[in-house]
Amino acid sequence: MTDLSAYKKIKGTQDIFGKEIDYWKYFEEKANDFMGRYAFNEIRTPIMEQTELFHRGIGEGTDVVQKEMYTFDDKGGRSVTLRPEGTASAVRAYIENSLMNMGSPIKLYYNGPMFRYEKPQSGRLRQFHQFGCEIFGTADVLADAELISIAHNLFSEIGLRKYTIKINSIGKKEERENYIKALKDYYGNYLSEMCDDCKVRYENNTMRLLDCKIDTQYAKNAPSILDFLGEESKKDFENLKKYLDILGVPYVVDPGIIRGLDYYNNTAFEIEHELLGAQGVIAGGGRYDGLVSEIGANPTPAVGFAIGIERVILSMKAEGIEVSDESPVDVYVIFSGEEAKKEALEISNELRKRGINVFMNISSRNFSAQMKHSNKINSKFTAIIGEDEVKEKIITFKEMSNGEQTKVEKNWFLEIIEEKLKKQ
RNA sequence: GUGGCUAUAGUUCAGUUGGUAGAACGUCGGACUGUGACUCCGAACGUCGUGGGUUCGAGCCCCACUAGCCACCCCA
Repeated sequence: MTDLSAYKKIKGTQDIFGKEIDYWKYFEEKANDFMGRYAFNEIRTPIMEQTELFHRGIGEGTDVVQKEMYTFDDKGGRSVTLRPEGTASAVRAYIENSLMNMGSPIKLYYNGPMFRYEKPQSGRLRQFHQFGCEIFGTADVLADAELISIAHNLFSEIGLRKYTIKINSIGKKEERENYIKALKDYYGNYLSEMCDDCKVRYENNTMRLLDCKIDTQYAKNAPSILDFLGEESKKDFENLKKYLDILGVPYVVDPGIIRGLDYYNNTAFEIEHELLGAQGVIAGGGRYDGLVSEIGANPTPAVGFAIGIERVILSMKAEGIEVSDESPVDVYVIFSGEEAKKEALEISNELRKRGINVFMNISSRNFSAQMKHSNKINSKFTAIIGEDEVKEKIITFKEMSNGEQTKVEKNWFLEIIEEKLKKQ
């Protein structure tokens, strides 16, 4: 090998190809198909937005906004940010295009890259991909239940088994404020004995005190958000559980589920995979009734969730789920000689017209090398066209799995190979 | 942002108390008569992550940087 280029991919980014891309195709195809069954429509928004949208939508105080955004000024001096998540853009698009006119409730899904400046580790990249769903225009928890069941059914459809759906309600704003007050009262007694992170959490992110990994003993007797819910929130949460039961969605109630972004209220949920380690949350979401008005339109209730595609693929691998080749080669066409080349071109063309995947030799190599390549890329059949074949008006083809070789008249070749492929 | 571990051929790794690099697989070619996967033979490919330092001498020791992995923080 000659000198390798000095260019390397940017930290926390990934080239996706080969066997890896098969997993992506598998997930994306299943997911797209799946959304159709629930009558969702796809939306594609820009991967960058005005910075202000995210400040407003995600919350000034969040880690995402404070330290994780890719923000820069464009040549016109406008502050632009690579989207760190999909919901803010979806809400912006919903408002900007008056999608409510299409008949509420509106159900949208998206799939694309997100950017967060974080320290990479397994299941966490700086450019990562989310598949997300949003429902605008209904406050009924039927929508929440539909979303959770979508996530569950999609995961089981792709073969995942070892995950847990955790649900919670974080209540309305006032309920949550009361709860945080109570939490502060409770944790205030122990603060001096707790870890440094917890001291910071106490001030900025009080509910996160519950899932500290060091000072676990205090969480047991801490007040629960569920005791602070008002009548309406309580009823909603009860209904959510009821609907999930009817839909056969397994879940556990976990009062420790707190969504990190400011816009959430009431329903919060996470799906955690058992085999993934620290970054095990493969999907997360909840209700965000306040966000649409926050961004400047009439108050509109909304719910959504996002799936981390990289993490789902890690889960699939951890569970040993196999996926097939993205573009398997049905027939590899090899030839030798000028006349044979002409026939190879014609035959390849005909095969492709019939929907057969063909790799025709396109380099100047001898039979042996061509056959080797055919084997290397795992083709099912190799069609051989040499001088003898041209003379006798036949085509020789070889079944690569067992080495069986057959000669057929040219006219019959297409039919026969089509039949053979069907049987596989 | 904090902490720990790591960095040698395309890949996985070996390299003994510091004396200027090796294996396997892969790639390419040959034995093979127009025919791969098996077997045998041969070849190409590395300024040992980058930059400094210690030393007569560094892949091996020290420092910095970069990148990767793992955990924390946080999140998908």
